[in-house]
Amino acid sequence: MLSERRLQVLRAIVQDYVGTEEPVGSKALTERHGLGVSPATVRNDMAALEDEGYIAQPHTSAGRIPTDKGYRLFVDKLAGVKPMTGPERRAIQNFLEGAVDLDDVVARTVRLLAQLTRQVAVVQYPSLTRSTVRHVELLSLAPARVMLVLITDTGRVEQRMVDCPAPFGETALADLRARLNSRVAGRRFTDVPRLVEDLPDAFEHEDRGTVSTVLSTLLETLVEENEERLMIGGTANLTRFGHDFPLTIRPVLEALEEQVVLLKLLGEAKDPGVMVRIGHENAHEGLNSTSVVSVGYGSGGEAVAKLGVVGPTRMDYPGTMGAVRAVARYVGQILAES
Amino acid sequence: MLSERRLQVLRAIVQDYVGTEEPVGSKALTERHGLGVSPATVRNDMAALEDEGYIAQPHTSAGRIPTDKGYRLFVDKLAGVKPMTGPERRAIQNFLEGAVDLDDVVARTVRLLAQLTRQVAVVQYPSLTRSTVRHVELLSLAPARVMLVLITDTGRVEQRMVDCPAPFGETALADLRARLNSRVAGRRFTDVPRLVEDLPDAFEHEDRGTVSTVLSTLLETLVEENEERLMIGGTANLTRFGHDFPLTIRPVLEALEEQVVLLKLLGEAKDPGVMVRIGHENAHEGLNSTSVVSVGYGSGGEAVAKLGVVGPTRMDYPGTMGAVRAVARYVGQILAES
DNA sequence: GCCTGGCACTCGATGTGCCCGAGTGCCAGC
DNA sequence: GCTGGCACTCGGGCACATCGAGTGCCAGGC
Repeated sequence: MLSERRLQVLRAIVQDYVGTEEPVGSKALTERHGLGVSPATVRNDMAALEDEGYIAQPHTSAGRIPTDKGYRLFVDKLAGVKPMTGPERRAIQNFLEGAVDLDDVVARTVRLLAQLTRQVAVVQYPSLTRSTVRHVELLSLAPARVMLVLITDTGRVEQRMVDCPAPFGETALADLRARLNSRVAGRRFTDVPRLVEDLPDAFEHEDRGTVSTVLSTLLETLVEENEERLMIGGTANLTRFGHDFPLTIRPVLEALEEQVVLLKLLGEAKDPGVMVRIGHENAHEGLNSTSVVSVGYGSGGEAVAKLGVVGPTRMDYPGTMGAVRAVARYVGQILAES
Repeated sequence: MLSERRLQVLRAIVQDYVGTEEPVGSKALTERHGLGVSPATVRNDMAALEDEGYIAQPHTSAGRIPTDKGYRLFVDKLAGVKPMTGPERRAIQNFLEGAVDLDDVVARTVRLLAQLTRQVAVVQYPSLTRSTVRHVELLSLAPARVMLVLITDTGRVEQRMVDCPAPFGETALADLRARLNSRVAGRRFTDVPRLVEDLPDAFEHEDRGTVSTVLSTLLETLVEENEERLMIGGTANLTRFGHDFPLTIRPVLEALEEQVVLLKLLGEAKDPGVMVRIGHENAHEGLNSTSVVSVGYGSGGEAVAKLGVVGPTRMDYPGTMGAVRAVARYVGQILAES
């Protein structure tokens, strides 16, 4: 177990390194932080911290920098979440309130998060599987062509074309629309399959094929995992990384383009509250020198999607966590209102 | 006027520089291209080309690189558009055909374009103002709350919430829906305002306020320029630029995040056919060292939106132009089918 | 037992001088 | 108008010396 002072030293190292981006030595530490001991003592502590794997030396004759393990300890034990100030909160609220539709909400959230944290922001669209149905609309575009429009309580809209096996009259369509909505409106998406399975039975024989086709398209839309969309912004902030660019920035940009990777990453957060994944804790190789801070957001008590930021492991964790948490909270409010 | 051989020299310089990324000297030129004259002669030609501003020397004792003006001449007079090969065409078609909806079409197009050109791809969503209305749907969510859903012939869907000044019955809503669609379905967006202006007159006095509100929301949706959305991909390709990263890549990433800038840029293309904007021809400062190759695409004869790529001025223009043109063509086809 | 000052050592960063060679401009001659 | 020759320029790369921040270790003191 590390002594209290050694934890202080680790905290100081993390804070200094995050601020200066340069390895921090024993002398600078004692000067900038009132540790009350001499550099030599700190050196001993640093040696111990290095033995335990919390810090490392980039070069023999240089200061120390935190390792992923060091950051982990810092985040878990040594630092809290820095709450947003009043003006910041108001700015967030103002910025999000002007949104006209869901796309706009997401776009604004991304911009906001990128600006607040000065890092890359990632916002997932509200998940279909965790939403409820607001309305299902059916439009006849041609005798045997129907457009299916699905509207969720979070304002998300999905549409699909359906080619019917047989012509389908307006009255039958109206009938189907009414029955469908009375069954599924207000229900959770996961319950829909169960709720509509016997629906074809209520129709004339010649229409059953079409009804089944429409329903299966609807179900497809619901389960389609790859419809988990997301929006990314603030990639220009990546250029603030280190000075060893090409090697650092490229794999990150590549990882960001792999939406599947990102979705998986965000999906990993299980418990409520802010999740932090540091460096090698990220499964994807391209993100081994970055940290991901994410949290769920939603209109009610439950999360319908995730949002977060991706930045260098050397980041201001308390501040970033505070910003991410605050933005998630306000986005949830906005969604609840619409 | 430049002699034929000097044009050949310029072409050779552009081709070599694009290939090697290094300033090209007189000796290398005579060796790699069968110009049939000695290096000394080429030097004279190069001096002349430099006087005219087509090429420049980064350092006194280095080879020459093309200037923006040089690339311009190359694109206009010295190079054609390199058509895609058969297999490439088939690959494009296959890749685009699996798309399930408009978002998917756009997303796939971006990925495709980025891969083909190995540059940053930008695809604009089909413009509202240049599309026609397929259907307008009105949904009553609460007595005085209506959701307006607008569906275009290109498959794009926009929705807005409307807070009505007075409760609005289901029958009145159905009436409005029917009247609205009979007037605007199949018409161009630009004609809509004219077509609906007298619509409130057909309703009972107490409903007119609501009808007007709905209509003005509809019109708002149509004109809202900022609803011109676009999707970007392949930013990782920026890392292939030069080696002088931070300064080169950052302004580009910043410019790409400014969607307004990009939209303006794409909008500049007036005539049909591929547009090329080279270096300083781009109004935006951050893009001064990049070239933009763009073209309109659409389901019919007319362009409903633009797509293109952003890359270093040192790019393979014929190949890039060919890829952009081919992709635009196939996307147009896909849209026409849906 | 823990902290401290002192000391020798390491090694990356920085600066200097030097050489090399690719590439140039110019000129006289064919 | 093309060509070979020649003197010149200048950036890149290498070797070398210097500098200093930072370290590990040790003996002494509270």
